[in-house]
Amino acid sequence: MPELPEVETIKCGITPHLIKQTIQHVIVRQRQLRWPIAADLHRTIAGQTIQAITRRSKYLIVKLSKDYLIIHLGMSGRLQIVPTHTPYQKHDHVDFKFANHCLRYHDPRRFGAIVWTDHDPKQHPLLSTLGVEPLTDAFNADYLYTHAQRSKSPIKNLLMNAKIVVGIGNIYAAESLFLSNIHPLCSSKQLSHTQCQQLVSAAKQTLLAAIAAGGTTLKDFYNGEGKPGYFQQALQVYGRDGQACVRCKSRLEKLILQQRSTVYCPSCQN
DNA sequence: AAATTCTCCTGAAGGC
DNA sequence: TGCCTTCAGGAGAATT
Repeated sequence: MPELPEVETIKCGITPHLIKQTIQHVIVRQRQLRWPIAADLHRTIAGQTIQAITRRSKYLIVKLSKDYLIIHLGMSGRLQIVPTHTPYQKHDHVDFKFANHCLRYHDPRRFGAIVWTDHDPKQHPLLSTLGVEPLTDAFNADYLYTHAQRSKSPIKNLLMNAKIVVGIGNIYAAESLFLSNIHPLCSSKQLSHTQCQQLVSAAKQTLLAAIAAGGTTLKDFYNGEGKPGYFQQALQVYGRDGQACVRCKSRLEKLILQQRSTVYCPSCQN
């Protein structure tokens, strides 16, 4: 399930294969993703050359000669570089064909999206209201503290609110809260500035470690070369409900927040 | 207006 | 073995 580190990993994996490459052909086998893929996508973008691939939040932005593609991998999306004529398999929904290879979009659950736009992607409704990037200086203790003071939500909800800070999904929210000893249900208002500082540091540290490990592979994630990430081995609470806390050996507990399972240590996080 | 719940979808895993 | 149920979850839409 791609979160920010996984998207960053994929971006770095595929970019060298795609930069300055011209799209020869686009094959759409399944249009029904989160939103239907533009019916005339092939006619519109064939012949355009990829200028750059950037990331904003969990979105990949592909800059073409004239237009842009905004790609989101949803829960189970994969982008892989495959040799030309590689037989397609179940859930291989889209192929972008280049002179010597093919970029293939695969997504069993189809929560992802491939959106075409000819405007500045920053102004696109999907991107225009997003909060700060977690790995920039804009995400700092002052910023988090200010928003926490204004919020009525539990801190985990705030941390996962993309209008505040992007890219922190369920896995990394749980890990960051554990690392900073903060209970996921803790009222945002109650957080001290120091705790905000610790949480910001923990989130950055967790995300950077995950990027360095090539992402977290649970069921679905593989990078642009089809290889899994290794960060799941470093997870301390996510998916470890009922097991011993790595720090104090207490039994980890689970609660549901925003319909997301949330594992935490009742002893360390309070 | 902000916060929560619903919804999309499929595959894996567990129960019988 | 195989069918059924349950769970996982990003993020926009709907609802409270």
